[in-house]
Amino acid sequence: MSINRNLYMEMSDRPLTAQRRLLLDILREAKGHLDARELYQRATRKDQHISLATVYRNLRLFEEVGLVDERRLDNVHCYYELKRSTEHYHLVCRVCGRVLEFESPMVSELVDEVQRNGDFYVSRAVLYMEGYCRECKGKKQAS
Amino acid sequence: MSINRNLYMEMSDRPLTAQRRLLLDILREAKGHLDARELYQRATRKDQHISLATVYRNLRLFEEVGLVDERRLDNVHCYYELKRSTEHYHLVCRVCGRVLEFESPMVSELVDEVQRNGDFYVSRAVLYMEGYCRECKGKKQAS
DNA sequence: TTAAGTGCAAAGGCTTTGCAGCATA
DNA sequence: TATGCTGCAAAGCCTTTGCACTTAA
Repeated sequence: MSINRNLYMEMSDRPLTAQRRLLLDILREAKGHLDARELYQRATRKDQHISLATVYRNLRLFEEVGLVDERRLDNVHCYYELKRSTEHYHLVCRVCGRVLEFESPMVSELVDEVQRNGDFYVSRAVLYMEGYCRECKGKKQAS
Repeated sequence: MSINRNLYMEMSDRPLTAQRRLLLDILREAKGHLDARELYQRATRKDQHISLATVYRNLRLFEEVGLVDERRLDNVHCYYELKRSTEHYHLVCRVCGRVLEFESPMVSELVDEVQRNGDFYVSRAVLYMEGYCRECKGKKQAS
């Protein structure tokens, strides 16, 4: 992400409230992979009165204006991160929960392949992989 | 699926209750893509006293013994289908909700690629695509 | 008799919504 | 004043769980 990318300018004509600025700052610093509650807890450290509803409402807004990507990386939570220029996907460790990223041109090739016969137009590919990170591979075999 | 595949034999040593038989029969007839509530509603037609808890408990059991796959095809529901011999993935129409299927060797190639550098062992790839089916493409442009 | 399964209702966990108050234009 | 945002609490939705009853070995 370019260092001076001005997120605050990108919210269409919606006002930039203190809460929104705070949430965007946290998302930027976190560099991805926050769920709503974690974002809420971090926000609470700087604004004790911010509410979880505000977090959810603004995450929805950020997503609608294209500032944030929502990703479901397990069966429970959605994770949020600032949208970036390059598409990437996630690897989630079943042991420690760590989230790694990967990029691959094969994903868009796969989308192309799916679209080739014309039966389906793909607007979004949802993809992540579960498994074991380098540090947790051993633990897996131990258990 | 082979015509006479005997699902009932595949439940380890767990007893085959009437409820379990009913749920498996419905899953077999439906040929996939039922969520828990739909499965429950169909079951209720044949057994008015079956409970939603029983549906959930047995879906969990079926999954654990490898009889059923659980797939989350949107941000809300899990869908269940009998496990089949060939891996396949889903296309979900954003307009009509129809679920199409596709197969591609590229998915396992992608998994191989991810694993190649040894930083992550993949145990499961979660993949589906959202978009517009043939019938709904026009509606999309109209709106 | 004992372990497992079921039905019912309640609770859990995440997310959304109704509403009154507040802020900004 | 009027529109939109926020906080709070309540509700929604899907899923799981506690408990008593039932069933089968």
